Amino acid sequence: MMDRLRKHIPQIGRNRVPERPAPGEVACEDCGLDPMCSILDYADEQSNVPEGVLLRRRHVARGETIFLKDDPFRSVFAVKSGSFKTYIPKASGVDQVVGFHVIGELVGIEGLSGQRYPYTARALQDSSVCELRLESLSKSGREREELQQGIIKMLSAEVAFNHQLITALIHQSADQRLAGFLLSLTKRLHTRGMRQIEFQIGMSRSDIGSYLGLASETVSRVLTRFQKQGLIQLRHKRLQILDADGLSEVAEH
Amino acid sequence: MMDRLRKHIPQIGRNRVPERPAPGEVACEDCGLDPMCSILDYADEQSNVPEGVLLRRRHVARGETIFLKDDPFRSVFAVKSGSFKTYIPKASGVDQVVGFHVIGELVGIEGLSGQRYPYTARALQDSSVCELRLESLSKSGREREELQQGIIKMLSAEVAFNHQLITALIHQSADQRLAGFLLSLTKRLHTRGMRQIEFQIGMSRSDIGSYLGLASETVSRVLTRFQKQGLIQLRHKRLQILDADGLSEVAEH
DNA sequence: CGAGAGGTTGACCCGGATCAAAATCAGTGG
DNA sequence: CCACTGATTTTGATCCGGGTCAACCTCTCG
Repeated sequence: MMDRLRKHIPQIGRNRVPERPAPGEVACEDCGLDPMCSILDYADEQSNVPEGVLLRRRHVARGETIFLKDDPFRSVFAVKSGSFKTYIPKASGVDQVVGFHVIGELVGIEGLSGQRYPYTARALQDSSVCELRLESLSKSGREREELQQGIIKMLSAEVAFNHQLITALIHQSADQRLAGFLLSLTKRLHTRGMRQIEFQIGMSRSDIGSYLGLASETVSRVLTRFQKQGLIQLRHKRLQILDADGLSEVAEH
Repeated sequence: MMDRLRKHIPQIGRNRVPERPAPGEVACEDCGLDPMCSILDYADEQSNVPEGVLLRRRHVARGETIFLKDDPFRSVFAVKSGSFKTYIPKASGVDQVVGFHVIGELVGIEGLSGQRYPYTARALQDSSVCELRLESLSKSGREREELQQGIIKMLSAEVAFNHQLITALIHQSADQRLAGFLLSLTKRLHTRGMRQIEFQIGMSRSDIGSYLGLASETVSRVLTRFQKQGLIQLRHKRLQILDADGLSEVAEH
């Protein structure tokens, strides 16, 4: 497989992607931006898409932001390696985490509706991203239409995901939420081609709590209990799912 | 103003819309489907859009459904009059309400992602809808592109709305949720051109509870307390906001 | 007018928030 | 490499919002 973005960014050719992705990095065909990349790839052959629309593999250091809440919308990002949290900064101290984005997932599509990003995106660990500059796309043509098609797919997937999240948050206990959260994380990593049993969770207990609507103390308590029950292994920030079926059991009922 | 849908449905011409919308019905230019209608209108002048794409003002009796969960996706609907609830039927008895749709709002866009509707839509009162048959649209062309643009706008607005809903549900008390819910309802009705102070809420206490993640008893208690505090007037299913500022106060803090 | 669904009100109880303190971790500079 | 420091995590104790159960009331509609 070849990196579909390479040709669009001749100036960083020295970073060209090997046949296999670097360890810890998502392969292009497992990446959420791939449908778009394919289209642009095709488009490029027709010389209809300007260079520089896609910027590949920008490195983002842990703690760095790729955009702030209310920044004017420019691009959608795909997480190539590492992970991000998106959150709404609150004057009252504690930020509201609205999402976690792992390898292969997209950040920032929500900025499409208004002109601005509705949240800040910050790297939870040293990461890298691909950037799709939607603003500089050609204004019409077949490839644009296909891109729109792709965006619609992504957006409606997002809507479906949020619906599930809402019903989960409303009716589930702390145990259920956390079990579901862990399963969702591993499942998402798995569909992106990450097959390791053990992986880094970059987020803090309070991040998870904010996201799931729980106090950080509760997150801590439940996680240690899960560990005692032999469902997970948790050392420092390394998490390992020991008994996925057991977790499903907890999440279901 | 003229009804933009009329010309597409000559066979129901006897139902033609008067200059002013019927009482209790949203005006076309206040309707969520209007951006799409305008485009199709324009397209029609160029004779590019097939007849029968838009079906105007189908009547839906109270309790009737316009589609069921897992039905194959065909159309997006706009509520012309009345209101709908969307919900996921649960084998365990109590359905999960995922949304309320009042005059001028859209129902069913979420079906775009998969091939199927992710929920059932049922009329809370005697209502009428416009139907946009997305499946039978022409496969390419300028008007299709503009339609996609419109869909993207609607979807990302939906995403933004859900984000807000999520953070609300997570961090807010029963009082806050209900105050916010009432304000949101009136605000939405207002932007659709409904300026009456008093209006019908077709939904039951348990519907509201399901939607907001509260027991129906709690909904009842809080609403009667709001009434005692002079914030609202509530007789049977007629609701009147007496003190919007007071409600905002409750919702904020 | 009667029956059944939906709404109100009261009593009780539990999950998880909150407050507090100890323990552990992650940087930082010497 | 280690000690120091602030941040994060863990653990314990207490408290309260809202869920649950139950009885009663009130509409709605056949």
